[in-house]
Amino acid sequence: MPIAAAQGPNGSAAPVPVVVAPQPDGSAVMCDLAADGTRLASAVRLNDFSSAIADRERSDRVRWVWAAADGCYPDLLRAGLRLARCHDVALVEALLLGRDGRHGEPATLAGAWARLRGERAPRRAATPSGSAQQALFEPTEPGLPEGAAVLDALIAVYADQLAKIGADEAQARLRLLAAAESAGALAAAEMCFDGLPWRADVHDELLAGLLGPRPPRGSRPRRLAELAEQITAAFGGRPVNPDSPAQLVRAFAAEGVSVPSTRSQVLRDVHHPAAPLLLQYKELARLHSAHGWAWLDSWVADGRFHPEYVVGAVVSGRWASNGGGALQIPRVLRRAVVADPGWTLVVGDAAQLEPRVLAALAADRAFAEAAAAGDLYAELAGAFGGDRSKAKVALLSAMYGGAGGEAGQLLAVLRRRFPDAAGYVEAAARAGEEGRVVRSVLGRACPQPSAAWRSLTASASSAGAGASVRARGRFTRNFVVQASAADWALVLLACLRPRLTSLAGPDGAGRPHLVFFQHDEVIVHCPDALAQPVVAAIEAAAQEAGRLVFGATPVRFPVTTAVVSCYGDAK
DNA sequence: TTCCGTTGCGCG
DNA sequence: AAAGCGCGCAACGGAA
Repeated sequence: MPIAAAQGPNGSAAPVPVVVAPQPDGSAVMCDLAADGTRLASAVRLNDFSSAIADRERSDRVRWVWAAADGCYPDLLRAGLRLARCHDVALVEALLLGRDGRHGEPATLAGAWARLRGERAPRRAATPSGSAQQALFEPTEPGLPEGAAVLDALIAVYADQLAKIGADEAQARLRLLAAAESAGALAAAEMCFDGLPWRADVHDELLAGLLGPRPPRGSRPRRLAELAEQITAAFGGRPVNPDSPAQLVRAFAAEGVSVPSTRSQVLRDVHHPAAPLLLQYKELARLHSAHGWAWLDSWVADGRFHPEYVVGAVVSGRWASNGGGALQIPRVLRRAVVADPGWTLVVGDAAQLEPRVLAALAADRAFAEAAAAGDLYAELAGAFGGDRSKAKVALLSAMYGGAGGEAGQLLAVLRRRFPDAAGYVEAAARAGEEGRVVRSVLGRACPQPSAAWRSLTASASSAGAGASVRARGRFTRNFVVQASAADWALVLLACLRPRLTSLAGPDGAGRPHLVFFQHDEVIVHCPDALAQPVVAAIEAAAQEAGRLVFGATPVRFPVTTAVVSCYGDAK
């Protein structure tokens, strides 16, 4: 079966794999490979890493095979390059290790090279934080040969990875996953480089409006100080630090109010004059500490927020972020995300992604037909007495393993009306409870249970065994859905990148930038005139992703798009 | 002083 | 009776 990811648009020839390694002196060694990863020519050495890559990228359809995009690509971006595709040895190695139940072993090129030769993988070299890049350009990465000989390791490991993928029972999907994960690494580096448009002045005004003017470093903003005083007064003048849960619990106890914790959820039901004040305080204090002026100082420069996305850091295949909390931007701050003059933001959000993914995964006919519509929950409402919200609760409970409140009854309805969908997640839960692993649709494996879990659950009588078994079941139940949704989103990203590139001017001028990706949501920053083509590109990429990941299915994956100048205006 | 586990809350 | 999934970050407070 031809693999779509290995085949260009219009049936053009598959890209040529070219293995490349930057050298400490700024030069590069590279070598053309055959489709099966074997050496096609002898290695060449080129004086300048980025110009060597640029020349080749211009003249050929290349898949760059390298140790890791997060090491190589930022330099190339700074040099003004954009690459179409790569094979990220480290990310693919992590996928393959996970598939073999070996999560946690070093997934670096050096680790893979050592395993290939039956040696112990070198422990990851201790590097200063965030300097994967530095490590790569160290003259001698531990465990790797120096100079052009590093290509031997790269070529051998790449060929081995291709062989492992080819030997998998679901090789086409695994190959797609490897390509999408690698494309994700390119997208992540580009997003970090380009940055999310961020108006520091708008952010500052917003903070000042809620907290009072910017205070000296280290002291409480006016509004928080006022609330803290009022809280102290509400506790009869006994000084209490509202940031300290322990002090608050004691202060409530002294007033004869027993609280298990100081969570907002708990405080909402506490009848004491301090409770509503604390709720206000907590909300504002959180904004101040997590996304206040200090955040603005560290993360926003030149009108851009430059987060670092970490591909492959989450077991489900979702991205993580490192510094700046890129994936936890509070809704109120979306006001500060404003397009440049003459540019616009296209915000695309995959509607009800996870239940749709479940529908496609389970191939539940009745469910899948409902998922052919725009509002899945509304479509399912009929099965739940016409109540859309009940349909939603039932679905979320099925996917998360919740069974509280009325969820139990709603699950029973779900099981009766959509037996295959319910059966799919329940089979995943059972697998987890039995200590087995599950996989996403494209073959990303969940981690095996820990040794501690195994020994705890080995005897049903030991305390906590039942709870641990059920927790593992909820994890695997959710994993199959969340990880498959992540597969879909990653493929969407991989399909969207080339479409956006093709909208750029001849010299790359006015190129639409992907500037944000959050699980099921993308933001593209583009010139005003390109807004509609970008909308079309996102929708087309979503449909392409659905087809590539799930094949023939009636399930649709609609993306809600909004063309706005301010992120706060989307939705 | 630094380190680390816990608490709590933001996002999906 | 309490409880669903996955993350990152900041502050606290005890331990080293």
